[in-house]
Amino acid sequence: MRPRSADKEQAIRTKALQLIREEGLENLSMQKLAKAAEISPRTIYLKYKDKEDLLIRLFIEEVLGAYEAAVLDGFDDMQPFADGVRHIWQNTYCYLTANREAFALMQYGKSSPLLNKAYQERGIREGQFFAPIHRFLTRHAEAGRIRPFPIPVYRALLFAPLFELVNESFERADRHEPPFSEALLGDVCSSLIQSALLP
Amino acid sequence: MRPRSADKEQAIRTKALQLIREEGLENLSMQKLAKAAEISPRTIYLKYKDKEDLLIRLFIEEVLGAYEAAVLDGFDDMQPFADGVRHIWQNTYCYLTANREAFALMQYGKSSPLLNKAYQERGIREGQFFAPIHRFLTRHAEAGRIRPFPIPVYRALLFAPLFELVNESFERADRHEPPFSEALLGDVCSSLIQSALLP
DNA sequence: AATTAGTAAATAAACGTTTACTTATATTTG
DNA sequence: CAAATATAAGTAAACGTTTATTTACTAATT
Repeated sequence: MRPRSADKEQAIRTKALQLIREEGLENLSMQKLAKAAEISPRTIYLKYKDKEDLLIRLFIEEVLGAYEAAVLDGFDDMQPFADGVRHIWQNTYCYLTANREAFALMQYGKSSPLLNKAYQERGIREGQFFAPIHRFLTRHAEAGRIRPFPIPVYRALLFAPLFELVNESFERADRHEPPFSEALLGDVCSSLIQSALLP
Repeated sequence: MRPRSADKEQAIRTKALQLIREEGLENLSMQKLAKAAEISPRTIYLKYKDKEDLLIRLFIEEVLGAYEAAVLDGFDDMQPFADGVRHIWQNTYCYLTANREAFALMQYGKSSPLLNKAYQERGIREGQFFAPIHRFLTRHAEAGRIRPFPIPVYRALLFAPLFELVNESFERADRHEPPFSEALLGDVCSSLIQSALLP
């Protein structure tokens, strides 16, 4: 039997992310994607059940999977609070600014009902996504070192600004402005750490 | 001559927002919208040049316009820093949790190239959007009361968590969980104010 | 009577997906 | 150890449907 060439599968994913970032999820069509990946439309259907399956797997496997790995790289849930938060900030900022296509699809995850549903189902079913960060926050909360908030509130407080800064840094780059300095990002991160710590 | 009935225009906007929130921007079609608004497709084209024009004006006029008005309601750029930030938090949280359709389209504004472009063009051309908040932050920064950050950084630090909390509160409502208490939201807001203030 | 609001039905183009076919290779066979 | 075969990968072209938009018409009000 004939083996499948792995580069076609990768071409589909890479070009899909590229098209989504450039033209938007709402303008991605299977025929456009096939043309961009230089394959027949049928070939996509050899690897994905339908468009929905493609988008969900692209989102979960290609984007969220790689993002999670990058963010948690070298992270240890036993770290001191400030060190751990700074570690995640560093990883996240580096990964996202270097992977704009992934960031674009992640933003759609907050809008599109399809991706949003996929994200929530994965979050509930596996319960594993970012589990180390969950443990890290729970541990420091129980030790009385940080204000006792629900986990989603820590996420909002400590990490929502980071996403906004990533987005802003893309826009600065588009306008050919200099990037945020490491010192500035460090200052914002420190401010947030301070705001979460109990006196 | 025959006068146009204003309720058809409003039906188009209301149903469009409803459909976008329920099924996503990528699944909104002109024919679906016409059927939902109980009019002929042609009628939409009497009021909007094309689909793009409809979406952009829906976003800018219907959503961002009303949002800006709600957020700035009663806000005074001469307020003390903590009061002003708390005021905006209160306005924003109340408006967005009561207008889920508007929030959904605003989220698309961060993903969709079409809406994103419209947003940035308006931001640059008019330079007026949220000008009072801009003045408010600049004034307190120049007086040396808060850390000297660029404006977009303040936006990230002070308001990105608020959006995340609004989103989270919709998800809690969907899961029939109790809403965030006013005290909790107040605590988070105070933490952020603290993190921006210079010692 | 003049003019614009509004409609039903049609348009061509693009859509997701499938059919009918060809190509390439791992394994079996001579 | 080749040649034959089986099988899945891959393609080109088509399927019926839905898309955005328009044409040709009717309705209502000044």
